[in-house]
Amino acid sequence: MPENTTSNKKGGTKEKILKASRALFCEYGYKGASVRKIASTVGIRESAIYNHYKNKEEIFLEVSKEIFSSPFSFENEDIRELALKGKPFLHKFAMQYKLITFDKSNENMFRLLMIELLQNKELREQFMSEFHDKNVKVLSEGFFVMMQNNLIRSYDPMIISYEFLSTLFYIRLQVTLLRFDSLSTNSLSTQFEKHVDFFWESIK
Amino acid sequence: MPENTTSNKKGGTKEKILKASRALFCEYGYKGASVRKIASTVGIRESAIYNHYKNKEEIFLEVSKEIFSSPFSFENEDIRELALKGKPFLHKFAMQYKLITFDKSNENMFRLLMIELLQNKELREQFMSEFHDKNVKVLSEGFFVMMQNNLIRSYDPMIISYEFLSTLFYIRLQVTLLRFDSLSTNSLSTQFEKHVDFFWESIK
DNA sequence: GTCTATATTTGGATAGAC
DNA sequence: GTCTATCCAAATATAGAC
Repeated sequence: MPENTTSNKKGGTKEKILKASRALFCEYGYKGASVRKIASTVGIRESAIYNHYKNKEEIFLEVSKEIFSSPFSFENEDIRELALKGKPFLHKFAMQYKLITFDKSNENMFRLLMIELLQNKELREQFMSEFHDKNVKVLSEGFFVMMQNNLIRSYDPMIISYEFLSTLFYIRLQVTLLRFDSLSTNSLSTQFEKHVDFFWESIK
Repeated sequence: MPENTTSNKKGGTKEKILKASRALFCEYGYKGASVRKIASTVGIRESAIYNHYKNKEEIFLEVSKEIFSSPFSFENEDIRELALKGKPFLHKFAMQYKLITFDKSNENMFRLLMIELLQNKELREQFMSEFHDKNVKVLSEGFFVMMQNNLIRSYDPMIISYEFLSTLFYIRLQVTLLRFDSLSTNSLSTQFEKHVDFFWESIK
């Protein structure tokens, strides 16, 4: 069902609308980004928007889909394998988290998530499942393996995972806030590594 | 300079406006809470609002002042005294944090803070200084004392503080999100205590 | 101090010519 | 597909009668 000949191509108007919307939503949130602004950013009239999207909501849904599509490639790997090595498992996880934190595209989506977190129930639920539950699950598996192999002290894997994850999230939030104001993140640049070091000393 | 005879009293219209505004701002944020809604909640016309406040912004400023006025009574106490006992210091800190997390008034203000965090630069700065720097400072002092007295292993006090604080914040955020949707926080009710237990085992 | 009336702006959305 | 024109609703804010 081709809506129009260029809708999926780079130069297509639909693509331009999406791009402009993404930028504006990530900066001002849903309410703050008006159809007016989107249209003027693209360089077309508001009415032209509606040839490509039913309404503002539909644009937002397409943009917000990207929030949880970050390629956190951990599940593809063999968790068990890496967990047997102990610290490298934590390091790998933290470095992927760091990568996403500083990746411009993921950073924007994280902003949007934070802006809408308390205004959008669906995003809240996705936040809980995708940002929390999913990560706790992966980490728990790793910690469980480490315990089985006496690499770390015995403790509830869920608790350890919660502890490990919460700090990663907090660093990410701080980085995002600083970068939003174009402030330096120098003091936080090695925080992920420091976290891994401290944490490993804590549990080994 | 009495603006009017009842402005500061409970039954005063100004007080009613403030109360309604507080509730609406904490639920819908600055943009989402309209002067219309505030007026209708109070039971007066919009124009009457302007007899008490210059504009919407002024109301918001008065409400948002309360965000960082939570009576975190730690500074009044002798940190050194408590830190010498080790774990009780952490426990006390975490329990105060928990109290604030579950306190209805503080919960509302925290909501507002989260909603506006990425839309209001001043709140972002205050968040960094009041929610982060200030707490890291208090904790660092405590950890430093503990190290001096060989109660815990030697490590950068700032790092330890960061680690300890980040989890508290994360729990608070989760609790706030769950309660926003009227969901049960049972699974998190003892998370603060678990955090203290885990953490103390980590550093002692 | 509150009300009615009104000004003004902004935002989402549609109809119909081109 | 885009434009002009237009509509409608919502929101902030002011003026002036009571």
